[in-house]
Amino acid sequence: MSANEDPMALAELLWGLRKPRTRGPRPAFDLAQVADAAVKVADTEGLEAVSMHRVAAELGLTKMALYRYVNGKSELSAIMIEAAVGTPPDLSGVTSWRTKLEEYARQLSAAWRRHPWLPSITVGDRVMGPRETGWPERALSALADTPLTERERLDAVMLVSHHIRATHPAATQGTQTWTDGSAAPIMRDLLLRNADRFPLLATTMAIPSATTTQEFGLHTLLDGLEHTITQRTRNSGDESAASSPAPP
Amino acid sequence: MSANEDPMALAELLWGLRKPRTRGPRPAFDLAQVADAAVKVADTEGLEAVSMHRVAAELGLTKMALYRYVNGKSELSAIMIEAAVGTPPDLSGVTSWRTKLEEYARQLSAAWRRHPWLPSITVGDRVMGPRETGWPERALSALADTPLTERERLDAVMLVSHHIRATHPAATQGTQTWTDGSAAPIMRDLLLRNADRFPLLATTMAIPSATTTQEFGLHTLLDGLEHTITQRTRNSGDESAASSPAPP
DNA sequence: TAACACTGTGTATCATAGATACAGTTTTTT
DNA sequence: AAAAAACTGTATCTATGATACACAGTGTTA
Repeated sequence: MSANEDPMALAELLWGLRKPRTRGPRPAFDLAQVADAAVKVADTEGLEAVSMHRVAAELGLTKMALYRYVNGKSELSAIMIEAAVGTPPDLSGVTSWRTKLEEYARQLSAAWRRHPWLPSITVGDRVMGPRETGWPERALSALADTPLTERERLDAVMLVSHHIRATHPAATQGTQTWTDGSAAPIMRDLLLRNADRFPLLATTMAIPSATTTQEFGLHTLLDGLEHTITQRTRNSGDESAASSPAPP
Repeated sequence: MSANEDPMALAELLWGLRKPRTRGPRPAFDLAQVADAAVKVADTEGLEAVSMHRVAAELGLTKMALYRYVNGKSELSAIMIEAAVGTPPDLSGVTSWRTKLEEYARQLSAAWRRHPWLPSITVGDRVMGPRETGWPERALSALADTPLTERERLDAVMLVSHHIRATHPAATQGTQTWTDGSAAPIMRDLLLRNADRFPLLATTMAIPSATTTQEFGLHTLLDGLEHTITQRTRNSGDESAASSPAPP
Protein backbone atom coordinates (compact mmCIF):
# COMPACT_ATOMS: atom_id res chain seq x y z
CA MET A 1 0.00 0.00 0.00
CA SER A 2 1.19 3.51 -0.69
CA ALA A 3 0.47 4.78 2.81
CA ASN A 4 3.41 7.07 2.40
CA GLU A 5 1.67 10.34 3.11
CA ASP A 6 3.62 12.88 5.07
CA PRO A 7 2.13 16.28 4.19
CA MET A 8 4.69 18.14 6.30
CA ALA A 9 7.63 16.60 4.46
CA LEU A 10 5.88 17.30 1.19
CA ALA A 11 5.36 20.94 2.11
CA GLU A 12 9.05 21.33 2.94
CA LEU A 13 9.98 19.76 -0.39
CA LEU A 14 7.64 21.92 -2.47
CA TRP A 15 8.30 25.20 -0.72
CA GLY A 16 12.08 24.85 -0.69
CA LEU A 17 12.39 24.38 3.04
CA ARG A 18 14.52 21.26 2.79
CA LYS A 19 17.99 21.81 4.19
CA PRO A 20 20.56 21.18 1.45
CA ARG A 21 22.83 18.27 2.26
CA THR A 22 26.51 18.98 2.12
CA ARG A 23 28.40 15.91 3.22
CA GLY A 24 28.54 12.88 0.94
CA PRO A 25 28.78 12.60 -2.83
CA ARG A 26 26.94 15.11 -4.96
CA PRO A 27 23.60 13.91 -6.32
CA ALA A 28 23.68 13.33 -10.05
CA PHE A 29 20.55 15.45 -10.54
CA ASP A 30 18.47 18.06 -8.79
CA LEU A 31 14.75 18.02 -8.08
CA ALA A 32 13.91 20.06 -11.16
CA GLN A 33 15.55 17.50 -13.41
CA VAL A 34 13.72 14.68 -11.68
CA ALA A 35 10.43 16.53 -12.08
CA ASP A 36 11.11 17.25 -15.74
CA ALA A 37 11.88 13.61 -16.41
CA ALA A 38 8.61 12.56 -14.82
CA VAL A 39 6.69 15.19 -16.78
CA LYS A 40 8.32 14.02 -19.97
CA VAL A 41 7.25 10.44 -19.33
CA ALA A 42 3.70 11.54 -18.55
CA ASP A 43 3.51 13.72 -21.65
CA THR A 44 4.76 11.06 -24.01
CA GLU A 45 3.52 7.79 -22.51
CA GLY A 46 0.64 8.83 -20.29
CA LEU A 47 0.27 9.20 -16.57
CA GLU A 48 -0.06 5.45 -16.01
CA ALA A 49 3.45 5.00 -17.37
CA VAL A 50 4.90 7.18 -14.62
CA SER A 51 6.35 4.66 -12.19
CA MET A 52 9.37 4.88 -9.94
CA HIS A 53 11.12 2.44 -12.21
CA ARG A 54 10.24 4.27 -15.42
CA VAL A 55 11.24 7.71 -14.19
CA ALA A 56 14.47 6.39 -12.73
CA ALA A 57 15.27 4.73 -16.04
CA GLU A 58 14.60 8.02 -17.80
CA LEU A 59 17.36 9.51 -15.67
CA GLY A 60 19.65 6.52 -16.06
CA LEU A 61 19.20 5.44 -12.46
CA THR A 62 17.72 2.51 -10.63
CA LYS A 63 14.50 3.20 -8.86
CA MET A 64 16.15 3.02 -5.46
CA ALA A 65 18.37 5.93 -6.33
CA LEU A 66 15.22 7.86 -7.11
CA TYR A 67 14.04 7.27 -3.56
CA ARG A 68 16.90 9.48 -2.42
CA TYR A 69 15.33 12.43 -4.22
CA VAL A 70 11.71 11.89 -3.28
CA ASN A 71 10.32 9.99 -0.32
CA GLY A 72 7.82 8.14 -2.45
CA LYS A 73 5.48 8.36 -5.37
CA SER A 74 3.25 10.99 -3.78
CA GLU A 75 6.20 13.36 -3.60
CA LEU A 76 7.13 12.59 -7.18
CA SER A 77 3.59 13.42 -8.24
CA ALA A 78 3.71 16.66 -6.29
CA ILE A 79 6.88 17.94 -7.90
CA MET A 80 5.76 16.98 -11.37
CA ILE A 81 2.53 18.91 -10.88
CA GLU A 82 4.49 21.93 -9.71
CA ALA A 83 6.78 21.64 -12.71
CA ALA A 84 4.03 21.20 -15.28
CA VAL A 85 1.53 23.75 -14.03
CA GLY A 86 3.70 26.58 -15.30
CA THR A 87 3.85 30.16 -14.19
CA PRO A 88 0.60 31.76 -13.00
CA PRO A 89 -1.33 33.62 -15.68
CA ASP A 90 -0.93 37.27 -16.48
CA LEU A 91 -4.29 39.00 -16.22
CA SER A 92 -3.09 42.57 -16.58
CA GLY A 93 -4.01 42.78 -20.25
CA VAL A 94 -7.72 43.13 -19.59
CA THR A 95 -9.71 45.28 -17.24
CA SER A 96 -13.13 44.03 -16.21
CA TRP A 97 -13.50 41.17 -13.77
CA ARG A 98 -15.36 39.23 -16.43
CA THR A 99 -12.73 39.43 -19.11
CA LYS A 100 -10.10 38.74 -16.49
CA LEU A 101 -11.85 35.53 -15.48
CA GLU A 102 -12.28 34.61 -19.12
CA GLU A 103 -8.59 35.08 -19.68
CA TYR A 104 -7.88 33.03 -16.57
CA ALA A 105 -10.07 30.23 -17.84
CA ARG A 106 -8.40 30.37 -21.22
CA GLN A 107 -4.91 30.14 -19.78
CA LEU A 108 -5.88 27.41 -17.35
CA SER A 109 -7.37 25.43 -20.17
CA ALA A 110 -4.24 25.95 -22.22
CA ALA A 111 -2.00 24.72 -19.39
CA TRP A 112 -4.09 21.60 -19.03
CA ARG A 113 -4.03 21.04 -22.74
CA ARG A 114 -0.24 21.16 -22.69
CA HIS A 115 -0.23 18.43 -20.05
CA PRO A 116 -3.45 16.47 -20.44
CA TRP A 117 -2.74 14.36 -17.37
CA LEU A 118 -2.82 17.35 -15.03
CA PRO A 119 -6.58 17.39 -14.38
CA SER A 120 -6.58 13.78 -13.30
CA ILE A 121 -3.66 14.12 -10.92
CA THR A 122 -4.49 17.46 -9.30
CA VAL A 123 -7.29 15.90 -7.32
CA GLY A 124 -8.18 15.36 -3.72
CA ASP A 125 -6.86 16.77 -0.49
CA ARG A 126 -3.24 17.68 -1.03
CA VAL A 127 -0.50 20.22 -0.50
CA MET A 128 0.10 22.56 -3.43
CA GLY A 129 3.39 24.15 -4.35
CA PRO A 130 4.03 27.87 -4.67
CA ARG A 131 3.65 27.99 -8.44
CA GLU A 132 0.35 26.17 -8.43
CA THR A 133 -0.83 28.34 -5.55
CA GLY A 134 -0.20 31.37 -7.71
CA TRP A 135 -3.07 30.39 -9.99
CA PRO A 136 -5.99 30.85 -7.59
CA GLU A 137 -4.24 33.92 -6.21
CA ARG A 138 -4.33 35.53 -9.65
CA ALA A 139 -7.91 34.47 -10.17
CA LEU A 140 -8.87 36.07 -6.86
CA SER A 141 -7.27 39.31 -7.98
CA ALA A 142 -9.69 39.38 -10.90
CA LEU A 143 -12.56 39.75 -8.45
CA ALA A 144 -10.85 42.22 -6.14
CA ASP A 145 -12.95 45.25 -7.14
CA THR A 146 -16.14 43.32 -6.80
CA PRO A 147 -18.84 43.56 -4.11
CA LEU A 148 -18.48 39.84 -3.44
CA THR A 149 -17.52 38.45 -0.07
CA GLU A 150 -14.01 37.07 0.19
CA ARG A 151 -15.52 33.67 0.67
CA GLU A 152 -17.72 34.16 -2.37
CA ARG A 153 -14.74 35.21 -4.44
CA LEU A 154 -12.98 31.98 -3.58
CA ASP A 155 -16.13 30.04 -4.37
CA ALA A 156 -16.37 31.81 -7.72
CA VAL A 157 -12.77 31.01 -8.55
CA MET A 158 -13.32 27.36 -7.71
CA LEU A 159 -16.45 27.39 -9.81
CA VAL A 160 -14.51 28.51 -12.87
CA SER A 161 -11.58 26.19 -12.23
CA HIS A 162 -13.77 23.18 -11.66
CA HIS A 163 -15.71 23.89 -14.81
CA ILE A 164 -12.58 24.05 -16.91
CA ARG A 165 -11.41 20.80 -15.36
CA ALA A 166 -14.74 19.08 -15.90
CA THR A 167 -14.98 20.08 -19.54
CA HIS A 168 -11.36 19.38 -20.27
CA PRO A 169 -11.00 17.09 -23.29
CA ALA A 170 -10.17 13.92 -21.42
CA ALA A 171 -6.89 12.78 -22.87
CA THR A 172 -5.74 10.27 -20.31
CA GLN A 173 -8.52 10.45 -17.78
CA GLY A 174 -10.93 13.20 -16.98
CA THR A 175 -14.10 13.86 -15.13
CA GLN A 176 -15.90 14.25 -18.37
CA THR A 177 -18.70 11.92 -19.25
CA TRP A 178 -19.94 12.48 -22.75
CA THR A 179 -16.83 12.79 -24.85
CA ASP A 180 -15.60 10.57 -27.57
CA GLY A 181 -13.74 7.61 -26.18
CA SER A 182 -13.94 3.88 -26.56
CA ALA A 183 -17.05 3.77 -24.38
CA ALA A 184 -18.87 6.68 -26.00
CA PRO A 185 -20.02 4.89 -29.17
CA ILE A 186 -21.26 1.99 -27.07
CA MET A 187 -23.26 4.30 -24.81
CA ARG A 188 -24.63 5.94 -27.92
CA ASP A 189 -25.76 2.61 -29.30
CA LEU A 190 -27.29 1.55 -25.99
CA LEU A 191 -29.26 4.79 -25.75
CA LEU A 192 -30.58 4.55 -29.28
CA ARG A 193 -31.66 0.95 -28.73
CA ASN A 194 -33.38 1.95 -25.49
CA ALA A 195 -34.87 5.18 -26.77
CA ASP A 196 -38.20 4.31 -25.16
CA ARG A 197 -36.71 4.45 -21.69
CA PHE A 198 -34.36 7.36 -22.34
CA PRO A 199 -36.06 9.49 -25.00
CA LEU A 200 -34.33 12.76 -24.15
CA LEU A 201 -30.83 11.35 -24.00
CA ALA A 202 -31.44 9.31 -27.13
CA THR A 203 -32.46 12.31 -29.21
CA THR A 204 -29.60 14.34 -27.80
CA MET A 205 -27.13 11.60 -28.68
CA ALA A 206 -28.38 11.57 -32.24
CA ILE A 207 -27.14 15.13 -32.63
CA PRO A 208 -23.50 15.49 -33.63
CA SER A 209 -21.53 16.62 -30.59
CA ALA A 210 -20.49 20.23 -30.53
CA THR A 211 -17.28 21.69 -29.22
CA THR A 212 -19.00 24.58 -27.49
CA THR A 213 -19.58 22.78 -24.19
CA GLN A 214 -16.80 24.54 -22.34
CA GLU A 215 -17.77 27.95 -23.66
CA PHE A 216 -21.43 27.51 -22.90
CA GLY A 217 -20.70 26.56 -19.31
CA LEU A 218 -18.24 29.36 -18.78
CA HIS A 219 -20.63 31.88 -20.29
CA THR A 220 -23.51 30.65 -18.13
CA LEU A 221 -21.40 30.75 -15.03
CA LEU A 222 -20.11 34.27 -15.67
CA ASP A 223 -23.65 35.42 -16.40
CA GLY A 224 -24.62 34.13 -12.98
CA LEU A 225 -21.76 35.97 -11.31
CA GLU A 226 -22.60 39.12 -13.19
CA HIS A 227 -26.17 38.90 -12.00
CA THR A 228 -25.10 38.74 -8.37
CA ILE A 229 -22.50 41.46 -8.79
CA THR A 230 -24.79 43.97 -10.49
CA GLN A 231 -27.47 43.25 -7.92
CA ARG A 232 -25.03 43.96 -5.10
CA THR A 233 -23.74 47.08 -6.77
CA ARG A 234 -27.26 48.41 -7.13
CA ASN A 235 -27.91 48.00 -3.39
CA SER A 236 -24.58 49.54 -2.47
CA GLY A 237 -26.23 52.44 -0.65
CA ASP A 238 -25.52 50.75 2.65
CA GLU A 239 -21.89 50.51 3.69
CA SER A 240 -21.57 46.79 4.41
CA ALA A 241 -22.61 45.77 0.94
CA ALA A 242 -19.10 44.76 -0.01
CA SER A 243 -18.51 42.31 2.83
CA SER A 244 -21.88 40.71 3.51
CA PRO A 245 -24.69 39.45 1.34
CA ALA A 246 -27.51 41.81 0.64
CA PRO A 247 -30.58 41.30 2.87
CA PRO A 248 -33.64 39.73 1.26
CA MET B 1 -1.38 -3.90 -15.66
CA SER B 2 -5.15 -3.88 -15.57
CA ALA B 3 -5.59 -3.68 -19.32
CA ASN B 4 -8.80 -5.61 -18.91
CA GLU B 5 -11.13 -3.23 -20.64
CA ASP B 6 -13.84 -4.71 -22.78
CA PRO B 7 -16.58 -2.10 -23.02
CA MET B 8 -18.86 -4.40 -25.01
CA ALA B 9 -18.75 -7.13 -22.38
CA LEU B 10 -19.32 -4.50 -19.73
CA ALA B 11 -22.35 -3.17 -21.55
CA GLU B 12 -23.84 -6.63 -21.77
CA LEU B 13 -23.27 -7.14 -18.08
CA LEU B 14 -24.79 -3.84 -17.00
CA TRP B 15 -27.77 -3.88 -19.33
CA GLY B 16 -28.76 -7.48 -18.59
CA LEU B 17 -27.81 -8.85 -21.99
CA ARG B 18 -25.70 -11.68 -20.65
CA LYS B 19 -27.15 -15.11 -21.43
CA PRO B 20 -27.87 -16.98 -18.21
CA ARG B 21 -25.83 -20.12 -17.90
CA THR B 22 -27.74 -23.30 -17.28
CA ARG B 23 -25.30 -26.18 -17.36
CA GLY B 24 -22.96 -26.60 -14.43
CA PRO B 25 -23.40 -26.01 -10.70
CA ARG B 26 -25.50 -23.11 -9.58
CA PRO B 27 -23.52 -20.02 -8.54
CA ALA B 28 -23.67 -19.33 -4.83
CA PHE B 29 -24.60 -15.70 -5.43
CA ASP B 30 -26.00 -13.44 -8.10
CA LEU B 31 -24.56 -10.20 -9.44
CA ALA B 32 -26.65 -8.06 -7.12
CA GLN B 33 -25.22 -9.78 -4.06
CA VAL B 34 -21.70 -9.35 -5.39
CA ALA B 35 -22.34 -5.68 -6.04
CA ASP B 36 -23.84 -5.18 -2.58
CA ALA B 37 -20.85 -6.82 -0.96
CA ALA B 38 -18.48 -4.51 -2.81
CA VAL B 39 -20.58 -1.48 -1.91
CA LYS B 40 -20.58 -2.54 1.72
CA VAL B 41 -16.80 -2.78 1.76
CA ALA B 42 -16.46 0.63 0.10
CA ASP B 43 -18.92 2.22 2.52
CA THR B 44 -17.27 0.86 5.63
CA GLU B 45 -13.59 0.67 4.73
CA GLY B 46 -13.20 3.09 1.86
CA LEU B 47 -12.79 2.62 -1.85
CA GLU B 48 -9.13 1.69 -1.55
CA ALA B 49 -10.13 -1.36 0.48
CA VAL B 50 -12.20 -2.74 -2.40
CA SER B 51 -9.97 -5.41 -3.88
CA MET B 52 -10.86 -8.68 -5.51
CA HIS B 53 -9.57 -10.47 -2.45
CA ARG B 54 -11.48 -8.31 0.02
CA VAL B 55 -14.81 -8.51 -1.78
CA ALA B 56 -14.46 -12.25 -2.29
CA ALA B 57 -13.74 -12.67 1.39
CA GLU B 58 -16.85 -10.63 2.18
CA LEU B 59 -18.83 -13.25 0.29
CA GLY B 60 -16.93 -16.16 1.79
CA LEU B 61 -15.17 -16.95 -1.47
CA THR B 62 -11.66 -16.91 -2.78
CA LYS B 63 -10.89 -14.20 -5.23
CA MET B 64 -10.73 -16.61 -8.12
CA ALA B 65 -14.34 -17.58 -7.61
CA LEU B 66 -15.17 -13.88 -7.87
CA TYR B 67 -13.61 -13.86 -11.32
CA ARG B 68 -16.43 -16.14 -12.44
CA TYR B 69 -18.95 -13.38 -11.69
CA VAL B 70 -17.04 -10.45 -13.12
CA ASN B 71 -14.34 -10.45 -15.74
CA GLY B 72 -12.12 -8.15 -13.72
CA LYS B 73 -11.99 -5.23 -11.42
CA SER B 74 -13.40 -2.77 -13.96
CA GLU B 75 -16.58 -4.82 -14.16
CA LEU B 76 -16.76 -5.02 -10.40
CA SER B 77 -16.49 -1.25 -10.19
CA ALA B 78 -19.20 -0.87 -12.81
CA ILE B 79 -21.75 -3.01 -11.01
CA MET B 80 -21.04 -1.41 -7.66
CA ILE B 81 -21.64 2.02 -9.17
CA GLU B 82 -24.89 0.83 -10.66
CA ALA B 83 -25.91 -0.63 -7.32
CA ALA B 84 -24.99 2.41 -5.24
CA VAL B 85 -26.29 5.17 -7.47
CA GLY B 86 -29.85 4.32 -6.54
CA THR B 87 -33.02 4.99 -8.43
CA PRO B 88 -33.18 8.18 -10.51
CA PRO B 89 -34.67 11.17 -8.71
CA ASP B 90 -38.33 12.09 -8.75
CA LEU B 91 -38.72 15.65 -9.98
CA SER B 92 -42.48 15.68 -10.29
CA GLY B 93 -42.99 17.48 -6.98
CA VAL B 94 -41.94 20.84 -8.33
CA THR B 95 -42.86 22.75 -11.44
CA SER B 96 -40.34 25.28 -12.71
CA TRP B 97 -37.18 24.20 -14.43
CA ARG B 98 -35.18 25.97 -11.75
CA THR B 99 -36.71 24.23 -8.79
CA LYS B 100 -36.51 20.97 -10.69
CA LEU B 101 -32.79 21.38 -11.19
CA GLU B 102 -32.40 22.39 -7.56
CA GLU B 103 -34.20 19.25 -6.50
CA TYR B 104 -32.04 17.24 -8.88
CA ALA B 105 -28.90 18.73 -7.36
CA ARG B 106 -30.17 18.02 -3.87
CA GLN B 107 -30.91 14.39 -4.62
CA LEU B 108 -27.65 13.90 -6.47
CA SER B 109 -25.78 15.35 -3.55
CA ALA B 110 -27.67 13.12 -1.17
CA ALA B 111 -26.84 10.01 -3.18
CA TRP B 112 -23.17 10.92 -3.18
CA ARG B 113 -23.28 11.58 0.52
CA ARG B 114 -24.67 8.12 1.10
CA HIS B 115 -21.74 6.64 -0.79
CA PRO B 116 -18.89 9.14 -0.52
CA TRP B 117 -16.67 7.11 -2.83
CA LEU B 118 -19.03 7.50 -5.79
CA PRO B 119 -17.68 10.84 -7.09
CA SER B 120 -14.16 9.50 -7.26
CA ILE B 121 -15.08 6.31 -9.10
CA THR B 122 -17.62 7.68 -11.58
CA VAL B 123 -14.90 9.32 -13.61
CA GLY B 124 -13.49 9.12 -17.07
CA ASP B 125 -14.70 7.52 -20.24
CA ARG B 126 -16.88 4.57 -19.29
CA VAL B 127 -20.09 2.67 -19.93
CA MET B 128 -22.94 3.54 -17.57
CA GLY B 129 -25.69 1.20 -16.47
CA PRO B 130 -29.41 1.82 -16.95
CA ARG B 131 -30.01 3.13 -13.43
CA GLU B 132 -27.19 5.61 -13.60
CA THR B 133 -28.30 6.65 -17.06
CA GLY B 134 -31.68 7.51 -15.61
CA TRP B 135 -30.17 10.41 -13.69
CA PRO B 136 -29.17 12.66 -16.61
CA GLU B 137 -32.39 11.65 -18.35
CA ARG B 138 -34.42 13.04 -15.45
CA ALA B 139 -32.29 16.16 -15.34
CA LEU B 140 -32.90 16.72 -19.03
CA SER B 141 -36.62 16.50 -18.45
CA ALA B 142 -36.33 19.46 -16.10
CA LEU B 143 -35.29 21.62 -19.03
CA ALA B 144 -37.79 20.23 -21.52
CA ASP B 145 -40.03 23.31 -21.63
CA THR B 146 -37.08 25.60 -22.05
CA PRO B 147 -35.93 27.52 -25.13
CA LEU B 148 -32.50 25.92 -24.83
CA THR B 149 -31.00 23.81 -27.57
CA GLU B 150 -30.87 20.09 -26.88
CA ARG B 151 -27.12 20.35 -26.81
CA GLU B 152 -27.33 23.26 -24.40
CA ARG B 153 -29.67 21.31 -22.15
CA LEU B 154 -27.14 18.52 -21.92
CA ASP B 155 -24.40 21.05 -21.25
CA ALA B 156 -26.52 22.60 -18.51
CA VAL B 157 -27.15 19.23 -16.90
CA MET B 158 -23.45 18.45 -16.94
CA LEU B 159 -22.75 21.86 -15.48
CA VAL B 160 -24.97 21.13 -12.48
CA SER B 161 -23.72 17.58 -12.04
CA HIS B 162 -20.08 18.56 -12.25
CA HIS B 163 -20.61 21.33 -9.74
CA ILE B 164 -22.18 18.98 -7.23
CA ARG B 165 -19.33 16.56 -7.77
CA ALA B 166 -16.68 19.25 -7.42
CA THR B 167 -18.13 20.64 -4.20
CA HIS B 168 -18.82 17.26 -2.73
CA PRO B 169 -17.35 16.96 0.77
CA ALA B 170 -14.42 14.77 -0.12
CA ALA B 171 -14.76 11.77 2.14
CA THR B 172 -12.41 9.34 0.48
CA GLN B 173 -11.19 11.34 -2.46
CA GLY B 174 -12.80 14.14 -4.34
CA THR B 175 -11.99 16.86 -6.77
CA GLN B 176 -12.32 19.40 -4.04
CA THR B 177 -9.35 21.51 -3.12
CA TRP B 178 -10.07 23.64 -0.13
CA THR B 179 -11.81 21.35 2.30
CA ASP B 180 -10.67 20.23 5.67
CA GLY B 181 -8.34 17.30 5.34
CA SER B 182 -4.90 16.47 6.58
CA ALA B 183 -3.34 18.79 4.00
CA ALA B 184 -5.69 21.75 4.55
CA PRO B 185 -4.18 23.00 7.82
CA ILE B 186 -0.71 22.79 6.31
CA MET B 187 -1.75 24.80 3.27
CA ARG B 188 -3.34 27.30 5.62
CA ASP B 189 -0.12 27.65 7.56
CA LEU B 190 1.96 27.97 4.40
CA LEU B 191 -0.29 30.70 3.06
CA LEU B 192 -0.24 32.69 6.28
CA ARG B 193 3.54 32.46 6.45
CA ASN B 194 3.80 33.62 2.82
CA ALA B 195 1.12 36.26 3.02
CA ASP B 196 3.33 38.69 1.14
CA ARG B 197 3.32 36.54 -1.97
CA PHE B 198 -0.31 35.40 -1.66
CA PRO B 199 -2.16 38.24 0.07
CA LEU B 200 -5.62 37.43 -1.24
CA LEU B 201 -5.48 33.72 -0.46
CA ALA B 202 -3.95 34.40 2.90
CA THR B 203 -6.71 36.75 4.02
CA THR B 204 -9.33 34.39 2.66
CA MET B 205 -7.81 31.50 4.56
CA ALA B 206 -7.95 33.48 7.78
CA ILE B 207 -11.73 33.50 7.51
CA PRO B 208 -13.48 30.48 8.98
CA SER B 209 -14.64 28.27 6.12
CA ALA B 210 -18.32 28.37 5.38
CA THR B 211 -20.53 25.51 4.31
CA THR B 212 -22.31 27.57 1.68
CA THR B 213 -19.87 26.80 -1.14
CA GLN B 214 -22.12 24.32 -2.85
CA GLU B 215 -25.18 26.55 -2.57
CA PHE B 216 -23.38 29.62 -3.83
CA GLY B 217 -22.13 27.82 -6.90
CA LEU B 218 -25.48 26.25 -7.67
CA HIS B 219 -27.24 29.57 -7.22
CA THR B 220 -24.77 31.34 -9.48
CA LEU B 221 -25.06 28.70 -12.11
CA LEU B 222 -28.83 28.70 -12.13
CA ASP B 223 -28.82 32.49 -12.30
CA GLY B 224 -26.73 32.20 -15.43
CA LEU B 225 -29.11 29.68 -16.97
CA GLU B 226 -32.06 31.86 -16.07
CA HIS B 227 -30.43 34.80 -17.77
CA THR B 228 -30.06 32.89 -21.02
CA ILE B 229 -33.52 31.40 -20.80
CA THR B 230 -35.35 34.67 -20.16
CA GLN B 231 -33.33 36.33 -22.90
CA ARG B 232 -34.34 33.60 -25.34
CA THR B 233 -37.96 33.75 -24.27
CA ARG B 234 -38.04 37.49 -24.82
CA ASN B 235 -36.81 37.06 -28.40
CA SER B 236 -39.26 34.25 -29.08
CA GLY B 237 -41.05 36.25 -31.77
CA ASP B 238 -39.28 34.24 -34.41
CA GLU B 239 -40.15 30.58 -34.66
CA SER B 240 -36.72 28.99 -34.44
CA ALA B 241 -35.95 30.53 -31.08
CA ALA B 242 -36.42 27.23 -29.29
CA SER B 243 -33.90 25.23 -31.29
CA SER B 244 -31.14 27.65 -32.16
CA PRO B 245 -29.27 30.38 -30.32
CA ALA B 246 -30.53 33.89 -30.70
CA PRO B 247 -28.63 35.98 -33.25
CA PRO B 248 -26.31 38.66 -31.90
C1' DT C 1 -29.22 -44.36 -16.80
C1' DA C 2 -24.61 -43.23 -17.78
C1' DA C 3 -21.27 -40.52 -20.11
C1' DC C 4 -20.11 -35.94 -21.25
C1' DA C 5 -19.83 -31.15 -21.36
C1' DC C 6 -19.98 -27.17 -18.80
C1' DT C 7 -19.37 -24.39 -14.89
C1' DG C 8 -18.34 -23.03 -9.96
C1' DT C 9 -14.53 -23.18 -6.68
C1' DG C 10 -9.85 -23.62 -4.87
C1' DT C 11 -4.56 -23.92 -5.09
C1' DA C 12 -0.61 -22.40 -7.26
C1' DT C 13 1.70 -19.08 -9.88
C1' DC C 14 2.96 -14.76 -12.45
C1' DA C 15 3.62 -9.76 -13.27
C1' DT C 16 3.86 -5.22 -11.76
C1' DA C 17 4.37 -1.48 -8.56
C1' DG C 18 5.52 0.66 -4.35
C1' DA C 19 8.56 0.26 -0.71
C1' DT C 20 12.28 -1.43 2.85
C1' DA C 21 16.93 -3.38 4.08
C1' DC C 22 21.48 -3.23 3.44
C1' DA C 23 26.06 -3.35 1.42
C1' DG C 24 29.40 -0.76 -1.47
C1' DT C 25 31.31 3.47 -2.89
C1' DT C 26 32.19 8.39 -3.11
C1' DT C 27 32.97 12.89 -1.03
C1' DT C 28 33.16 16.24 2.49
C1' DT C 29 34.50 17.32 7.03
C1' DT C 30 37.44 17.01 11.02
C1' DA D 1 44.34 10.46 6.91
C1' DA D 2 40.31 8.88 9.06
C1' DA D 3 35.53 9.19 9.91
C1' DA D 4 30.95 10.45 8.94
C1' DA D 5 27.48 11.16 5.74
C1' DA D 6 25.18 10.49 1.53
C1' DC D 7 24.48 8.47 -3.38
C1' DT D 8 23.71 4.19 -5.87
C1' DG D 9 22.73 -0.68 -6.70
C1' DT D 10 21.22 -5.64 -5.55
C1' DA D 11 18.08 -8.31 -3.16
C1' DT D 12 13.79 -8.79 -1.06
C1' DC D 13 8.91 -7.96 0.73
C1' DT D 14 4.04 -6.95 0.23
C1' DA D 15 -0.17 -6.00 -2.12
C1' DT D 16 -2.99 -6.34 -6.13
C1' DG D 17 -4.72 -7.74 -10.52
C1' DA D 18 -4.73 -11.60 -13.34
C1' DT D 19 -3.82 -16.40 -15.61
C1' DA D 20 -3.33 -21.61 -15.52
C1' DC D 21 -5.08 -25.59 -14.10
C1' DA D 22 -7.00 -29.33 -11.29
C1' DC D 23 -11.16 -30.82 -8.93
C1' DA D 24 -16.05 -31.09 -8.06
C1' DG D 25 -20.84 -30.66 -8.87
C1' DT D 26 -24.90 -30.28 -12.19
C1' DG D 27 -27.55 -30.34 -16.20
C1' DT D 28 -27.79 -32.21 -20.94
C1' DT D 29 -27.85 -35.86 -24.00
C1' DA D 30 -26.87 -40.35 -26.07
